[in-house]
Order: sequence, then structure tokens, then C-alpha cells
Amino acid sequence: MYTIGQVSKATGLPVSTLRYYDKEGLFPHLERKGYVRKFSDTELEEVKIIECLKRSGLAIKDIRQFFQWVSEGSSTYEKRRELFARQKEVIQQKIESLEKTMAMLEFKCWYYDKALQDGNENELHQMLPDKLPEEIQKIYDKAHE
Amino acid sequence: MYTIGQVSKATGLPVSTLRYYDKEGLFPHLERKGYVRKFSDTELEEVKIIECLKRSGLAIKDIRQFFQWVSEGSSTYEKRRELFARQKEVIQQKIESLEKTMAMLEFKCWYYDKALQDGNENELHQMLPDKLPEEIQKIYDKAHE
DNA sequence: ATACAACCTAAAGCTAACTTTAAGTCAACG
DNA sequence: CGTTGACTTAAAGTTAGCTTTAGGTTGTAT
Repeated sequence: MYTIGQVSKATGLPVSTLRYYDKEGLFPHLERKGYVRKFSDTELEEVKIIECLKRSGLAIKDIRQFFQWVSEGSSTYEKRRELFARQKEVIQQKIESLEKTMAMLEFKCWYYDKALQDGNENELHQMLPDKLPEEIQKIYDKAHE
Repeated sequence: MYTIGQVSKATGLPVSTLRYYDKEGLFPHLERKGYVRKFSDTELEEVKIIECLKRSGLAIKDIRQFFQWVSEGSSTYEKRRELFARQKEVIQQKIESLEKTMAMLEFKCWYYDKALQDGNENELHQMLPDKLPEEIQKIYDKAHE
């Protein structure tokens, strides 16, 4: 059993955030000893799930919905599986988007490296948009897909 | 030369967002014909940079700072290169975080597949946290790093 | 006993990035 | 000539996800 302060240290989330999550119903089985919250390993694992679903772009109310399904038992296995399958696709798209973003940033790094060497952007302007060195052209094209 | 409506269609950004970006100073060279904005290819490329920097987590005021540097000329090449290098690291971390997220989602999909097959979570509970099938264990461990 | 730290609540406040609203300008078509 | 549609502004409104505030309770150490 952990206090909210211990959970805060263990997870890196501020105490105020943990209280907010509780108020939003994200710890449906959280116990109290008097007025004090008593967190268990269940809640520590729930924090991991919350952060996972948050990173995948789910809103708090949809995360609450998930925990609602959990407390409804085996009849909601399918719904839960579908939720995770959907979020897998969301994350896949996010990763692909970030890889394009990365290509743009790599291109820009190369661009300013060259601009610094040349002291100006004259040559660069002549190379754009399709006369870049082969490897750079690939990156540029990926960034501008 | 394009109207704001054409740029909206070309970029997928709402007209109101383009106006907002303009108000925030993200199109420092945008021209007007009377009171009407006239976008050029410069601004189309700027939209790509804005979206790239936004995806990397930069705030609007920092994007404006970048365009400020651009308009200051070659003396800011280094600052600009460093900005992009920094954001490359940010994106790299985001990708790694999403890959961990993906591992969690994959584990959860496997978990509920099995729960559906078994009709309950009894076997699953006995497997956790370190007696999972080899491949699944790897994924689980990655998700819980 | 008293002070201190760590817990609590309800409610108000904050922030970024838009979006909406209300009121107006202008060019072109029928 | 008048109405339609695409443009304009300034300012107010929206949203999620916290965070802060003000005031209160409890347990432990000196």
C-alpha cells in the first residue's frame, strides 16, 4: 500500500495530477483509510495504462470508459481488445508522421550545415527542389511526401 | 499567388487557422492586395515548416522566433541549425516513447485475445509478470521498461 | 502541547491553440 | 443594381488537462 506522495515519486506524476485522475474516475477501486487514499499495485499498473492510452491520444473520458469496461468483467473483453487494436493503428500513424517530421529536420540540419560552409544559400537555392545530392534528395522527398 | 481559401484547400488547414498563424507573425513576408492576403509558394513551404516544428512540440512563439532568424539573414544560420538539431532529439525521444507505447498496446491485444479464447483471465494472471510466452514477454518487458 | 509534514476538498484559475461571432469590404454575375 | 460568395477585422468563446488556492484534518516528532 502506498500514499499518494509515494505514487507521485514512483510515477513522476504530480500529486495534483493523481488526485485529478482519481476525481475523473480513473482509479475505480482505489481504497481509503479514513479520508486518505491508499494506492496499491493495481493503481500503479493503472497509471501505466493511463499514460499509454494518453500517449495514444485518448481523452480522459475514454480512458474512464475503458476502466468501466474492466469493472464490467469478461463480457467486455472484445470491446477492450478493439480499443487497443484501434489505438495501435493511431500510434502507427503517429510514428509514421514523426518519421516524416524527422526527415524534414534532418534535411534542415544538412541545409544549414551547407549554408554555414558556403556563407550563403545561393547554391542551395539552385539545388532545390530536385537537384540535391542523392541521399539528401531522398530525405527531402520523404519530408515533402 | 493564392487566396487564403486556396491555401486552406491545399494544406488542409482551416482558413481561421491560417489567419491565426498570420496574426501570430508566422508569415512575415505575406503580401496584401488591398486588404486581401496573397499567399505565394514561400508561404506554402512555410506552412510545411510550421507543421514540422509544431509536430516536434515547438510553441507558436518559438516558431515565430525561427522566422525572425530567417529574416535576419546569414548571421543566424548557426542558431537555426541548432534549433533543428535540438528538435531532432526531441522527435527521436518521441518516437522511442511511442514505440514503448506500441509495445504496451500489442501486449494488451495479445492479452485480450487470450482472455477471449479462455473466457477468463485466470491463466493470464498466473503468467504475469514474468511467465509469459517468450515473444510476448519481450513485448511486455519493453512496455514496462 | 505544539509544530510540522503530508494528507484532504471544492472551486477557481491557467494556458495554448484555435474557433466562433458580429460586423463590414469588395468583385463579379445575372 | 443588387445579391452572392469569398474575403476582412477585433474580440469573445472554447477546450482539455491540469494547477493553484484557501481552508481544513491527521499522525508523528520534539
